[in-house]
Amino acid sequence: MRPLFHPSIDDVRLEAILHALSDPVRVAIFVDIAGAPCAQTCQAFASVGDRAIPKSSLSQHFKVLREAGLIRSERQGVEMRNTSRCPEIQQRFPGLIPAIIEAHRIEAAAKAA
Amino acid sequence: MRPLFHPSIDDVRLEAILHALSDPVRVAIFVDIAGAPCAQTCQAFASVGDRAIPKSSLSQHFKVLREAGLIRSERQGVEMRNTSRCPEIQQRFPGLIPAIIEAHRIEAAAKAA
DNA sequence: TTCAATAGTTCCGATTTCCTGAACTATTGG
DNA sequence: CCAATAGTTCAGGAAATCGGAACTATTGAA
Repeated sequence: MRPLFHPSIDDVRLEAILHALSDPVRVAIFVDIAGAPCAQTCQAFASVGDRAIPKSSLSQHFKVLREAGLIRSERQGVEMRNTSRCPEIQQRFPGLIPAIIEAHRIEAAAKAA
Repeated sequence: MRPLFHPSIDDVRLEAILHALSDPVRVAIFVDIAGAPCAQTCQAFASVGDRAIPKSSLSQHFKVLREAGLIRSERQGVEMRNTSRCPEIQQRFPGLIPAIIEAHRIEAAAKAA
């Protein structure tokens, strides 16, 4: 299994971030990880909303988020600990991630009503 | 030719906005339209940067931007006047578009250096 | 009115990307 | 060593994207 690739913050592209977060499953995963007080495993997202996600798809989604520079994944025993890279991204693209998270929250709130 | 569809602002989805702007040609077009003092035609973007865009592709790109709710297109004689819907989007997703435009600017500045 | 020119749209086949079941790798506990 | 758990990789079929060619719409001129 090849080691996981994480781009250096200077190589993070806006295009990749927007693409990664333009998928409903990925944005839900990312918002959750960004808001969580501690690292999240992949299988914590075996279902997103009421939709079950096959684990091969889940693995691909995490890869997209990782390679976009949005999260960092580290193996810890049998599982993977995923944390957001928000602080780094905030340095590179100030306000971008908070605005997206807020927009996601607004939409979720509107749907719930 | 079917009339152009513009979503009502309440139907604008974050997912669609991020997807629309996750393409380098589209984000360049959008940033330009958003920053322009007056409406822009489609063929003003017959080339983006140094890359020529076939007009069928250009038409598709404008359709994606339009249906995501990012721009409004109105026929004016033989051409199409495209304007951004930034003020409306600002109401729905405050700060989202400015943050993306700023990130795009940062990246363009870094590439130029 | 007819014709030519311009600006975009639509169609459709080729390429690319995305999705996911099946097989595989890695780690741990018993 | 084995079984169980967590995740990755591979491969094929499905879906999205690209772009040339044909089409539509509008205008101005003859």
